[in-house]
Amino acid sequence: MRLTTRGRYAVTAMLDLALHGADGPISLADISRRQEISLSYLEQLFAKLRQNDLVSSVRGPGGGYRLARGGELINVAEIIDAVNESIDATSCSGKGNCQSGGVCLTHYLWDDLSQQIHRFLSGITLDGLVHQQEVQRVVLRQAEESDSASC
Amino acid sequence: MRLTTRGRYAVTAMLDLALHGADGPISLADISRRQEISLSYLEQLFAKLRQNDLVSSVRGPGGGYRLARGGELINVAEIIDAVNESIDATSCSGKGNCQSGGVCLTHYLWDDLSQQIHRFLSGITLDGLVHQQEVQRVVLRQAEESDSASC
DNA sequence: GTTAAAACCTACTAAATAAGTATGTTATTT
DNA sequence: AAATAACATACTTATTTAGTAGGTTTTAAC
Repeated sequence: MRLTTRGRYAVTAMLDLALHGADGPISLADISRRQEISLSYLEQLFAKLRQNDLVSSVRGPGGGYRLARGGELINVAEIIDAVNESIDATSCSGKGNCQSGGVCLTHYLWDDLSQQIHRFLSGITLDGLVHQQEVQRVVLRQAEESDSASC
Repeated sequence: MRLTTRGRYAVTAMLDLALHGADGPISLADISRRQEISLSYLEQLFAKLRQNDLVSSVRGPGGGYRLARGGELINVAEIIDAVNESIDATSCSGKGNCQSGGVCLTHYLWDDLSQQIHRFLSGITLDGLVHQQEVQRVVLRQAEESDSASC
């Protein structure tokens, strides 16, 4: 199983969209500034997010990205899937050929674990995150930081 | 979060010990053969397992490893921890300094996820695995394979 | 219509980590 | 004394991630 910066960045960026995208598209430059993620890297991630119909884009000045559907219809598991981080914890990617054609001793353990994780992450929507107190606190802090930066 | 071959190998090897270690220590050479894991790699893993008091060793001919306690007292989470695969899914290793000293937007999400995974894996003991039907089936298959190999 | 902002695209590089190999030394039983 | 197996360390290779560089295309605004 892999869960690294890539998946975390993708979820963070999507959450940023959910938080700030209410009136009009958000540019990757904005997200890059607020979330401290390299612009080029964001571009790569958003290419995948777009391919997977999680965001739609508007080109040209004033353009950017918006969520392809409401934040209550997008869950964290599909974001991570989109950027190619498999949540699967088995070594055989669920195929069951981990030891000489058959399953290895611990295949079912990792399979169960994968399902647990997937269930947990599918149950969390962007809207769900937006409404969490802890997230709101971070949003406020980020707003202050950008204020002081502009002085 | 990392969950790769290292952690999987460690759990598989420990389960092999739980399955075959009833009367006397098991050599890494045996485990290597049955579970198709390189001997040298097993030695590295068992160094860590020993440091973490999960196995005890007997040197010399006829020697090998045995579980340091009963299989009902060893859970999967501690095995994975022992071989240095952190189950933590945050980028800051739980420290909460992921964005300019504070927590990042998704810190609590990954923190929750880490706890979920840890709870799941701590709930599974070696004994629990030993008694699973699916595991028993694999054990039978491995026994057949070693029979046909010795002909 | 020019300019500038932004998406979009592709290839490359560097760093980190995992996986595996090699080559021993030491303890202990037979 | 010989063989077995733990114990130890250093090294190599492969893979993956993270990030960079250098473009092109589209389109709104001036």
